[in-house]
Amino acid sequence: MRRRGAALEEAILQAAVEELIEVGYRRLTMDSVAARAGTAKNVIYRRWPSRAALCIAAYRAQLPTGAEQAPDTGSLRGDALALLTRANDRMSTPIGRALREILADIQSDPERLREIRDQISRAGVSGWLTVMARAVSRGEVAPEVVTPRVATVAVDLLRNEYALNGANAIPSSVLAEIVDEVFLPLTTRGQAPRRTPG
Amino acid sequence: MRRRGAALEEAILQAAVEELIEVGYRRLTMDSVAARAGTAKNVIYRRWPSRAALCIAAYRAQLPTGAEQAPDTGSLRGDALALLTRANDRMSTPIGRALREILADIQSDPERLREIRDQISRAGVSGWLTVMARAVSRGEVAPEVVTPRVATVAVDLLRNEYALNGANAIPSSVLAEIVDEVFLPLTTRGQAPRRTPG
DNA sequence: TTGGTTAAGATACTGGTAGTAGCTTAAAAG
DNA sequence: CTTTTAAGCTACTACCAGTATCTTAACCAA
Repeated sequence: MRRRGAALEEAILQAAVEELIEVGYRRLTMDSVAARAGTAKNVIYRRWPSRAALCIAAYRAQLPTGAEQAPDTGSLRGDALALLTRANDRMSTPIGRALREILADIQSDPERLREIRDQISRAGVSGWLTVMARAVSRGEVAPEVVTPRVATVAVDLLRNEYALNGANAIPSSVLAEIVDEVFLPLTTRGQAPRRTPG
Repeated sequence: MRRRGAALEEAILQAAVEELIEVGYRRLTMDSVAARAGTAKNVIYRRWPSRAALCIAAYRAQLPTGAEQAPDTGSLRGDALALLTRANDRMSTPIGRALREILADIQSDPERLREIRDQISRAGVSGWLTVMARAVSRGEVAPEVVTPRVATVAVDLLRNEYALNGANAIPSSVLAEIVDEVFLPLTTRGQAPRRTPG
Protein backbone atom coordinates (compact mmCIF):
# COMPACT_ATOMS: atom_id res chain seq x y z
CA MET A 1 0.00 0.00 0.00
CA ARG A 2 2.65 2.46 -1.00
CA ARG A 3 1.15 5.54 -2.63
CA ARG A 4 2.45 6.88 -5.91
CA GLY A 5 1.93 9.67 -8.40
CA ALA A 6 -1.16 11.82 -8.05
CA ALA A 7 -2.42 10.17 -4.87
CA LEU A 8 0.82 10.85 -3.07
CA GLU A 9 1.02 14.34 -4.43
CA GLU A 10 -2.45 15.13 -3.14
CA ALA A 11 -1.62 13.69 0.26
CA ILE A 12 1.46 15.90 0.50
CA LEU A 13 -0.42 19.01 -0.57
CA GLN A 14 -3.20 18.21 1.89
CA ALA A 15 -0.64 17.81 4.67
CA ALA A 16 0.97 21.11 3.71
CA VAL A 17 -2.39 22.88 3.74
CA GLU A 18 -3.10 21.55 7.22
CA GLU A 19 0.29 22.67 8.44
CA LEU A 20 -0.22 26.08 6.88
CA ILE A 21 -3.50 26.35 8.75
CA GLU A 22 -2.19 25.08 12.07
CA VAL A 23 1.20 26.75 12.36
CA GLY A 24 1.40 29.12 9.41
CA TYR A 25 4.08 29.41 6.76
CA ARG A 26 6.91 30.64 8.90
CA ARG A 27 6.78 27.73 11.29
CA LEU A 28 5.98 25.09 8.70
CA THR A 29 8.89 22.71 8.19
CA MET A 30 9.45 20.19 5.47
CA ASP A 31 9.89 17.51 8.10
CA SER A 32 6.53 18.26 9.65
CA VAL A 33 4.79 18.11 6.27
CA ALA A 34 6.53 14.86 5.42
CA ALA A 35 5.62 13.34 8.78
CA ARG A 36 2.01 14.41 8.46
CA ALA A 37 1.76 13.04 4.96
CA GLY A 38 3.40 9.83 6.11
CA THR A 39 6.28 10.18 3.69
CA ALA A 40 9.80 11.53 3.62
CA LYS A 41 11.31 14.89 2.88
CA ASN A 42 13.17 13.87 -0.24
CA VAL A 43 9.91 12.70 -1.78
CA ILE A 44 8.65 16.25 -1.43
CA TYR A 45 11.80 17.68 -2.95
CA ARG A 46 11.35 15.41 -5.94
CA ARG A 47 8.20 17.38 -6.76
CA TRP A 48 8.80 20.92 -5.54
CA PRO A 49 12.15 22.65 -5.50
CA SER A 50 11.69 24.51 -2.24
CA ARG A 51 9.54 25.08 0.80
CA ALA A 52 8.08 28.19 -0.79
CA ALA A 53 7.17 26.34 -3.98
CA LEU A 54 5.46 23.59 -2.02
CA CYS A 55 3.45 26.06 0.01
CA ILE A 56 2.36 28.02 -3.02
CA ALA A 57 1.17 24.79 -4.60
CA ALA A 58 -0.60 23.89 -1.38
CA TYR A 59 -2.28 27.26 -1.26
CA ARG A 60 -3.54 26.90 -4.80
CA ALA A 61 -4.72 23.37 -4.12
CA GLN A 62 -7.02 24.48 -1.35
CA LEU A 63 -8.62 27.31 -3.31
CA PRO A 64 -12.34 26.80 -3.90
CA THR A 65 -12.94 25.91 -7.51
CA GLY A 66 -16.07 27.70 -8.75
CA ALA A 67 -16.29 31.43 -9.45
CA GLU A 68 -17.73 33.48 -6.61
CA GLN A 69 -21.00 35.31 -6.98
CA ALA A 70 -20.63 39.08 -6.78
CA PRO A 71 -22.92 40.62 -4.16
CA ASP A 72 -25.97 42.52 -5.38
CA THR A 73 -27.43 44.58 -2.58
CA GLY A 74 -28.95 47.23 -4.80
CA SER A 75 -26.50 49.99 -3.93
CA LEU A 76 -22.85 50.47 -4.71
CA ARG A 77 -22.14 51.10 -1.05
CA GLY A 78 -23.75 47.87 0.01
CA ASP A 79 -21.96 45.88 -2.68
CA ALA A 80 -18.63 47.46 -1.88
CA LEU A 81 -18.96 46.81 1.81
CA ALA A 82 -19.96 43.24 1.10
CA LEU A 83 -17.00 42.67 -1.20
CA LEU A 84 -14.56 44.28 1.19
CA THR A 85 -15.95 42.34 4.13
CA ARG A 86 -15.59 39.16 2.18
CA ALA A 87 -11.99 39.99 1.35
CA ASN A 88 -11.32 40.82 4.99
CA ASP A 89 -12.82 37.52 6.11
CA ARG A 90 -10.63 35.64 3.70
CA MET A 91 -7.50 37.54 4.63
CA SER A 92 -7.98 37.05 8.36
CA THR A 93 -8.26 33.29 7.94
CA PRO A 94 -5.21 31.21 8.88
CA ILE A 95 -4.79 30.47 5.19
CA GLY A 96 -5.05 34.15 4.33
CA ARG A 97 -2.43 34.89 6.90
CA ALA A 98 -0.22 32.14 5.47
CA LEU A 99 -0.57 33.65 2.02
CA ARG A 100 0.69 36.96 3.33
CA GLU A 101 3.62 35.24 4.98
CA ILE A 102 4.46 33.54 1.70
CA LEU A 103 4.13 36.79 -0.20
CA ALA A 104 6.57 38.44 2.19
CA ASP A 105 8.99 35.55 1.90
CA ILE A 106 9.31 35.53 -1.87
CA GLN A 107 9.87 39.23 -2.42
CA SER A 108 13.23 38.49 -3.98
CA ASP A 109 11.93 35.77 -6.31
CA PRO A 110 10.25 37.64 -9.18
CA GLU A 111 8.84 34.55 -10.85
CA ARG A 112 7.06 33.14 -7.83
CA LEU A 113 6.04 36.64 -6.89
CA ARG A 114 4.24 37.06 -10.17
CA GLU A 115 2.51 33.72 -9.66
CA ILE A 116 1.15 34.75 -6.29
CA ARG A 117 0.27 38.22 -7.42
CA ASP A 118 -1.76 36.89 -10.31
CA GLN A 119 -3.53 34.60 -7.87
CA ILE A 120 -4.38 37.54 -5.67
CA SER A 121 -5.49 39.75 -8.52
CA ARG A 122 -7.63 37.15 -10.22
CA ALA A 123 -9.37 36.48 -6.95
CA GLY A 124 -10.38 40.06 -6.41
CA VAL A 125 -10.83 42.26 -9.43
CA SER A 126 -13.70 40.70 -11.29
CA GLY A 127 -16.11 41.11 -8.40
CA TRP A 128 -15.37 44.80 -8.20
CA LEU A 129 -15.76 45.25 -11.93
CA THR A 130 -19.13 43.49 -11.85
CA VAL A 131 -20.35 45.60 -8.99
CA MET A 132 -19.17 48.81 -10.65
CA ALA A 133 -20.73 47.84 -13.95
CA ARG A 134 -24.07 47.47 -12.20
CA ALA A 135 -23.59 50.83 -10.54
CA VAL A 136 -22.90 52.35 -13.95
CA SER A 137 -26.10 50.90 -15.37
CA ARG A 138 -27.98 52.24 -12.35
CA GLY A 139 -26.52 55.67 -13.11
CA GLU A 140 -24.69 55.75 -9.80
CA VAL A 141 -21.28 55.82 -11.45
CA ALA A 142 -19.92 57.46 -14.58
CA PRO A 143 -18.46 54.85 -16.95
CA GLU A 144 -15.15 56.64 -17.40
CA VAL A 145 -14.18 56.33 -13.73
CA VAL A 146 -14.10 52.55 -13.95
CA THR A 147 -10.39 51.86 -14.20
CA PRO A 148 -8.42 48.91 -12.80
CA ARG A 149 -6.78 51.21 -10.27
CA VAL A 150 -10.08 52.52 -8.95
CA ALA A 151 -11.68 49.10 -9.04
CA THR A 152 -9.03 47.63 -6.75
CA VAL A 153 -8.42 50.62 -4.55
CA ALA A 154 -10.39 49.29 -1.61
CA VAL A 155 -8.70 45.87 -1.48
CA ASP A 156 -5.36 47.52 -2.05
CA LEU A 157 -5.91 49.71 0.98
CA LEU A 158 -7.12 46.74 2.96
CA ARG A 159 -3.95 44.84 2.08
CA ASN A 160 -1.96 47.80 3.30
CA GLU A 161 -3.83 47.71 6.60
CA TYR A 162 -2.77 44.12 7.06
CA ALA A 163 0.82 44.94 6.22
CA LEU A 164 0.92 47.67 8.84
CA ASN A 165 -1.27 46.13 11.53
CA GLY A 166 -0.33 42.50 11.47
CA ALA A 167 -2.36 39.39 11.46
CA ASN A 168 -5.56 40.39 13.19
CA ALA A 169 -8.71 40.97 11.23
CA ILE A 170 -9.26 44.60 10.31
CA PRO A 171 -12.27 46.02 12.18
CA SER A 172 -15.36 46.73 10.13
CA SER A 173 -15.16 50.41 11.04
CA VAL A 174 -11.99 50.59 8.97
CA LEU A 175 -13.68 48.85 6.08
CA ALA A 176 -16.50 51.39 6.25
CA GLU A 177 -13.94 54.19 6.36
CA ILE A 178 -12.23 52.88 3.25
CA VAL A 179 -15.53 52.60 1.43
CA ASP A 180 -16.99 55.91 2.59
CA GLU A 181 -13.90 58.08 2.52
CA VAL A 182 -12.18 56.67 -0.51
CA PHE A 183 -14.07 54.23 -2.68
CA LEU A 184 -17.45 55.95 -2.89
CA PRO A 185 -16.21 59.52 -3.26
CA LEU A 186 -13.91 58.26 -6.00
CA THR A 187 -16.50 56.35 -7.95
CA THR A 188 -19.54 58.51 -7.46
CA ARG A 189 -17.82 61.89 -7.74
CA GLY A 190 -20.57 64.43 -7.80
CA GLN A 191 -23.00 61.91 -9.25
CA ALA A 192 -24.60 60.88 -5.98
CA PRO A 193 -24.42 62.45 -2.55
CA ARG A 194 -21.82 60.96 -0.27
CA ARG A 195 -23.36 58.70 2.31
CA THR A 196 -22.07 58.52 5.81
CA PRO A 197 -22.73 55.46 7.93
CA GLY A 198 -25.11 55.67 10.88
CA MET B 1 41.66 50.08 23.64
CA ARG B 2 38.58 48.04 24.37
CA ARG B 3 35.40 49.97 23.65
CA ARG B 4 32.57 50.14 26.16
CA GLY B 5 29.12 51.59 26.64
CA ALA B 6 27.86 54.11 24.13
CA ALA B 7 30.90 53.95 21.85
CA LEU B 8 30.55 50.22 21.44
CA GLU B 9 26.81 50.48 20.98
CA GLU B 10 27.23 52.99 18.19
CA ALA B 11 29.83 50.83 16.50
CA ILE B 12 27.46 47.86 16.55
CA LEU B 13 24.55 49.87 15.20
CA GLN B 14 26.75 51.31 12.49
CA ALA B 15 27.89 47.83 11.51
CA ALA B 16 24.29 46.64 11.43
CA VAL B 17 23.29 49.55 9.21
CA GLU B 18 26.07 48.75 6.79
CA GLU B 19 25.06 45.11 6.69
CA LEU B 20 21.43 46.09 6.14
CA ILE B 21 22.53 48.20 3.21
CA GLU B 22 24.85 45.64 1.72
CA VAL B 23 22.97 42.38 2.11
CA GLY B 24 19.55 43.38 3.45
CA TYR B 25 17.75 42.13 6.51
CA ARG B 26 17.10 38.56 5.42
CA ARG B 27 20.73 37.78 4.81
CA LEU B 28 22.09 39.77 7.70
CA THR B 29 23.53 37.50 10.39
CA MET B 30 24.49 38.30 13.93
CA ASP B 31 27.94 36.89 13.25
CA SER B 32 28.48 39.20 10.30
CA VAL B 33 27.45 42.23 12.33
CA ALA B 34 29.68 41.19 15.20
CA ALA B 35 32.62 40.62 12.87
CA ARG B 36 32.11 43.95 11.15
CA ALA B 37 31.87 45.78 14.44
CA GLY B 38 34.97 43.96 15.68
CA THR B 39 33.14 42.42 18.60
CA ALA B 40 31.32 39.22 19.49
CA LYS B 41 27.78 38.00 19.15
CA ASN B 42 27.01 37.76 22.84
CA VAL B 43 27.96 41.40 23.28
CA ILE B 44 25.17 42.22 20.86
CA TYR B 45 22.73 39.98 22.68
CA ARG B 46 23.54 41.79 25.93
CA ARG B 47 21.96 44.88 24.40
CA TRP B 48 19.24 43.65 22.04
CA PRO B 49 17.18 40.54 22.59
CA SER B 50 17.00 39.42 18.98
CA ARG B 51 18.14 40.00 15.45
CA ALA B 52 14.93 41.88 14.68
CA ALA B 53 15.35 44.19 17.68
CA LEU B 54 18.91 44.99 16.67
CA CYS B 55 17.91 45.79 13.12
CA ILE B 56 15.04 48.01 14.17
CA ALA B 57 17.43 49.92 16.40
CA ALA B 58 19.89 50.15 13.54
CA TYR B 59 17.22 51.43 11.20
CA ARG B 60 16.23 54.14 13.65
CA ALA B 61 19.84 55.06 14.23
CA GLN B 62 20.42 55.84 10.58
CA LEU B 63 17.31 58.02 10.17
CA PRO B 64 18.10 61.63 9.32
CA THR B 65 17.43 63.84 12.29
CA GLY B 66 15.82 67.08 11.13
CA ALA B 67 12.25 67.41 9.83
CA GLU B 68 11.90 67.35 6.07
CA GLN B 69 10.65 70.32 4.13
CA ALA B 70 7.31 69.72 2.41
CA PRO B 71 7.44 70.52 -1.32
CA ASP B 72 5.73 73.69 -2.53
CA THR B 73 5.32 73.64 -6.27
CA GLY B 74 2.24 75.84 -6.36
CA SER B 75 -0.22 73.12 -7.28
CA LEU B 76 -1.58 70.18 -5.34
CA ARG B 77 -0.71 67.87 -8.19
CA GLY B 78 2.90 69.00 -8.23
CA ASP B 79 3.23 68.72 -4.48
CA ALA B 80 1.60 65.29 -4.41
CA LEU B 81 3.83 63.97 -7.16
CA ALA B 82 6.87 65.38 -5.39
CA LEU B 83 5.92 63.79 -2.09
CA LEU B 84 5.10 60.48 -3.67
CA THR B 85 8.30 60.49 -5.69
CA ARG B 86 10.25 61.22 -2.55
CA ALA B 87 8.56 58.32 -0.76
CA ASN B 88 9.28 56.05 -3.72
CA ASP B 89 12.92 57.07 -3.73
CA ARG B 90 13.22 56.29 -0.05
CA MET B 91 11.43 52.97 -0.33
CA SER B 92 13.54 51.78 -3.23
CA THR B 93 16.74 52.42 -1.31
CA PRO B 94 18.52 49.41 0.17
CA ILE B 95 17.53 50.69 3.58
CA GLY B 96 13.92 51.10 2.51
CA ARG B 97 13.94 47.59 1.23
CA ALA B 98 15.43 46.39 4.49
CA LEU B 99 12.68 48.15 6.39
CA ARG B 100 10.07 46.27 4.39
CA GLU B 101 11.85 43.00 5.08
CA ILE B 102 11.82 43.78 8.78
CA LEU B 103 8.18 44.76 8.68
CA ALA B 104 7.33 41.44 7.06
CA ASP B 105 9.38 39.54 9.59
CA ILE B 106 7.76 40.92 12.72
CA GLN B 107 4.13 40.51 11.74
CA SER B 108 3.58 38.22 14.70
CA ASP B 109 5.23 40.54 17.21
CA PRO B 110 2.64 43.24 17.95
CA GLU B 111 4.89 45.39 20.08
CA ARG B 112 7.72 45.69 17.59
CA LEU B 113 5.17 46.02 14.83
CA ARG B 114 3.67 49.09 16.46
CA GLU B 115 7.15 50.55 16.86
CA ILE B 116 7.88 50.22 13.17
CA ARG B 117 4.44 51.33 12.10
CA ASP B 118 4.71 54.50 14.12
CA GLN B 119 8.07 55.13 12.50
CA ILE B 120 6.54 54.75 9.08
CA SER B 121 3.51 56.86 9.82
CA ARG B 122 5.39 59.69 11.46
CA ALA B 123 7.70 59.82 8.48
CA GLY B 124 4.95 60.36 5.98
CA VAL B 125 1.77 61.99 7.18
CA SER B 126 2.82 65.48 8.12
CA GLY B 127 4.07 66.32 4.66
CA TRP B 128 0.75 65.39 3.13
CA LEU B 129 -1.16 67.38 5.70
CA THR B 130 0.99 70.43 5.01
CA VAL B 131 0.52 70.13 1.29
CA MET B 132 -3.20 69.66 1.63
CA ALA B 133 -3.52 72.58 4.01
CA ARG B 134 -1.89 74.78 1.39
CA ALA B 135 -4.27 73.44 -1.22
CA VAL B 136 -7.18 74.29 1.06
CA SER B 137 -5.96 77.85 1.48
CA ARG B 138 -5.57 78.09 -2.29
CA GLY B 139 -9.19 76.97 -2.65
CA GLU B 140 -8.14 73.83 -4.50
CA VAL B 141 -9.45 71.53 -1.81
CA ALA B 142 -12.47 71.64 0.49
CA PRO B 143 -11.39 71.54 4.15
CA GLU B 144 -13.72 68.68 5.07
CA VAL B 145 -12.03 66.21 2.75
CA VAL B 146 -8.77 66.44 4.67
CA THR B 147 -8.85 63.27 6.76
CA PRO B 148 -5.95 61.03 7.81
CA ARG B 149 -7.20 58.32 5.49
CA VAL B 150 -7.26 60.58 2.46
CA ALA B 151 -3.99 62.23 3.41
CA THR B 152 -2.15 58.92 3.40
CA VAL B 153 -3.99 57.22 0.57
CA ALA B 154 -1.22 57.72 -1.97
CA VAL B 155 1.60 56.34 0.17
CA ASP B 156 -0.64 53.52 1.30
CA LEU B 157 -1.23 52.55 -2.31
CA LEU B 158 2.47 52.89 -3.04
CA ARG B 159 3.26 50.56 -0.15
CA ASN B 160 0.81 48.09 -1.61
CA GLU B 161 2.60 48.28 -4.95
CA TYR B 162 5.82 47.32 -3.25
CA ALA B 163 4.15 44.43 -1.44
CA LEU B 164 2.81 43.03 -4.70
CA ASN B 165 5.66 43.85 -7.04
CA GLY B 166 8.72 43.23 -4.96
CA ALA B 167 11.80 45.20 -4.38
CA ASN B 168 12.21 47.26 -7.54
CA ALA B 169 11.37 50.92 -7.58
CA ILE B 170 7.85 51.62 -8.73
CA PRO B 171 7.85 53.41 -12.13
CA SER B 172 6.86 57.04 -12.14
CA SER B 173 3.93 56.25 -14.43
CA VAL B 174 2.37 54.33 -11.56
CA LEU B 175 2.98 57.24 -9.21
CA ALA B 176 1.23 59.53 -11.67
CA GLU B 177 -1.63 57.07 -11.95
CA ILE B 178 -2.07 57.00 -8.19
CA VAL B 179 -2.05 60.77 -8.04
CA ASP B 180 -4.27 61.38 -11.05
CA GLU B 181 -6.74 58.55 -10.68
CA VAL B 182 -7.04 58.45 -6.92
CA PHE B 183 -5.49 61.24 -4.92
CA LEU B 184 -6.55 64.26 -6.96
CA PRO B 185 -10.10 63.11 -7.74
CA LEU B 186 -10.54 62.40 -4.03
CA THR B 187 -9.22 65.69 -2.77
CA THR B 188 -10.44 68.06 -5.43
CA ARG B 189 -13.83 66.46 -6.06
CA GLY B 190 -15.61 68.79 -8.37
CA GLN B 191 -13.56 71.75 -7.13
CA ALA B 192 -10.99 71.72 -9.89
CA PRO B 193 -10.91 69.94 -13.21
CA ARG B 194 -9.09 66.64 -13.24
CA ARG B 195 -5.74 66.91 -14.87
CA THR B 196 -4.32 64.19 -17.00
CA PRO B 197 -0.57 63.89 -17.52
CA GLY B 198 0.94 64.72 -20.89
C1' DT C 1 4.51 -15.05 -14.10
C1' DT C 2 8.68 -12.78 -14.47
C1' DG C 3 12.09 -9.50 -14.83
C1' DG C 4 13.18 -4.72 -15.43
C1' DT C 5 12.24 0.15 -14.44
C1' DT C 6 10.63 3.72 -11.73
C1' DA C 7 9.88 6.02 -7.75
C1' DA C 8 8.78 5.79 -2.65
C1' DG C 9 10.75 5.06 2.00
C1' DA C 10 14.27 5.33 5.49
C1' DT C 11 18.13 7.33 7.23
C1' DA C 12 21.92 9.95 7.64
C1' DC C 13 24.49 13.93 6.45
C1' DT C 14 26.07 19.00 5.30
C1' DG C 15 25.94 23.67 6.05
C1' DG C 16 24.22 27.59 7.98
C1' DT C 17 22.38 30.41 11.75
C1' DA C 18 19.90 32.06 16.14
C1' DG C 19 20.66 32.19 20.55
C1' DT C 20 23.30 30.53 25.04
C1' DA C 21 27.07 29.51 28.34
C1' DG C 22 31.34 30.02 30.71
C1' DC C 23 35.67 31.53 31.12
C1' DT C 24 39.32 35.20 30.54
C1' DT C 25 40.74 39.85 30.62
C1' DA C 26 40.61 44.84 30.09
C1' DA C 27 38.65 49.04 31.74
C1' DA C 28 36.50 51.79 35.09
C1' DA C 29 35.51 52.98 39.94
C1' DG C 30 36.47 53.23 44.74
C1' DC D 1 45.65 48.44 44.56
C1' DT D 2 41.47 46.00 44.80
C1' DT D 3 36.92 45.24 43.33
C1' DT D 4 33.41 45.33 40.06
C1' DT D 5 31.68 45.50 35.61
C1' DA D 6 31.39 44.32 31.10
C1' DA D 7 33.92 43.13 26.74
C1' DG D 8 36.17 39.35 24.16
C1' DC D 9 36.67 34.63 22.98
C1' DT D 10 35.35 30.12 22.11
C1' DA D 11 32.58 26.49 22.13
C1' DC D 12 28.10 24.78 22.33
C1' DT D 13 22.88 23.47 21.44
C1' DA D 14 19.00 23.28 18.67
C1' DC D 15 16.82 23.69 14.49
C1' DC D 16 16.05 23.39 9.70
C1' DA D 17 16.66 23.54 4.44
C1' DG D 18 18.28 20.91 1.21
C1' DT D 19 21.16 16.62 -0.51
C1' DA D 20 22.70 11.87 -0.97
C1' DT D 21 22.41 6.92 -0.76
C1' DC D 22 20.57 2.68 -0.40
C1' DT D 23 16.63 -0.44 0.06
C1' DT D 24 12.21 -1.90 -1.44
C1' DA D 25 7.55 -1.68 -3.20
C1' DA D 26 4.64 -0.77 -7.17
C1' DC D 27 3.91 -0.71 -11.89
C1' DC D 28 4.65 -2.32 -16.69
C1' DA D 29 5.89 -4.87 -20.67
C1' DA D 30 6.63 -9.30 -22.56
